[in-house]
Amino acid sequence: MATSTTTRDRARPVDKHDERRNQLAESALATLGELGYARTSLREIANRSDFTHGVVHYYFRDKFELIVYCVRYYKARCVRRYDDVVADAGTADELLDGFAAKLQETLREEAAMHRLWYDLRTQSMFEESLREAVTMIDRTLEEMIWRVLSRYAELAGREPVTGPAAAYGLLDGLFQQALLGYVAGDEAALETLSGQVHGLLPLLLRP
Amino acid sequence: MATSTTTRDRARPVDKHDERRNQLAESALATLGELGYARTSLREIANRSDFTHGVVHYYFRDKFELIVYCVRYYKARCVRRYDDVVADAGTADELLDGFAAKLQETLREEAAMHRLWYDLRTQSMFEESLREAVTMIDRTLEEMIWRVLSRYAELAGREPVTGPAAAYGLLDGLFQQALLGYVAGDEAALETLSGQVHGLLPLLLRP
DNA sequence: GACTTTCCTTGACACTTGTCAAGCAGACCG
DNA sequence: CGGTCTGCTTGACAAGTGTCAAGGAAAGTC
Repeated sequence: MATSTTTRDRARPVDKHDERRNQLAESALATLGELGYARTSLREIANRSDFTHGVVHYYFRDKFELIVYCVRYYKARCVRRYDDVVADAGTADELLDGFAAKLQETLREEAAMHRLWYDLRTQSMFEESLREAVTMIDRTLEEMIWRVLSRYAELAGREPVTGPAAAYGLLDGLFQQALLGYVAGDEAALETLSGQVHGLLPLLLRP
Repeated sequence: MATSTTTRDRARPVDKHDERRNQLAESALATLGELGYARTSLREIANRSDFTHGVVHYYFRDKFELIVYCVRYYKARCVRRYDDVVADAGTADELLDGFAAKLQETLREEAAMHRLWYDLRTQSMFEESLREAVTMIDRTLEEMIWRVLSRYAELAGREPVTGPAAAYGLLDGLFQQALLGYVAGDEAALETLSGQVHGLLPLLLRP
């Protein structure tokens, strides 16, 4: 991100507006990740940033617009996380190892963001207005997982037994369980997750 | 705390106090299932019941005590849901069919309760005070799933390839995905779930 | 009957929330 | 220099929140 915000930048004035929005989204995401959707107020977001609560309302019409903007902003940041692993792996086992390691890394370093994601996804079951954004991200994640699995199958010279949806559901279940444990302080969740993924993926290939 | 005073004196077999608490929990659960944890206030719970908002505070010290009581009350109601299926099945295929059918039934008839469960479980990642109750239920659900899977393996004369935790994580992932779709209006999620479960369980048995 | 305990209603409190309007500082433009 | 526009601060508003206390109603006890 371009942190050299001051003056020098002869770029379009339009960008400045968007840049502020992104800064606010960044702040908001940090707060949301820490407190969760329910307990996060606009004032709290402002307090934990360098802005006042009026600014938030200046850049976003209402709370909902801010949240949805954040969700989309977040998605753009995380959706290609496993692409390198897929591209770099030369064998099926290598891919599996890389994928599991990346999952661990995600769990360790992005726990707050991911519990927020699960929070928002769950909220979308109650708040219809969140549904569209959530569905979109969910589909993107599903495709991300599918890229991993189908490449894994390819490297193994075999075929997946499941479709993209089931594959995503299964892995997401394991990850969510691990996240729950990890957030609760169970460090072993990292290893458990890796083991489970190493166990699962081979099962998803037709013999 | 000591609000139950000296319950010893009259030794009424059925404590009227507890009965009211259960009625309130029932009302609260209905409201929570509809609105979600974040948007449910004590007054809203009272409004949607035959009680006034003061009564809630008379029977529960604070909001948190009510929520936790509800969570436990809910658990007691749903945790033996698959026991009949396990007991009645004579073959592995029969068990699989019965289990999938019961999952569908759960999805169809208890969607509100389950989205509430996922809501609370996610909240527990932010609110430590919810964690104990949630962990307890999660373990109970894991055991429930394990009873199904291990009996399934037994009937098939084979061994499960996963432990209880992984099995629960996988199935929970599929169920949650189906719930998300179903709540959003996708009726096909019922069939999809059944198909996925029919596909998954055989994979979980050692060849 | 009167008295006590239990149950519930009502209204209030202190506080937080989203929202918005009035106004101010500074840049930009003539 | 004055004027205008953008970005931001501040303070206010109404609505909603959890909590609680004072007191009435009902039921049970003597």
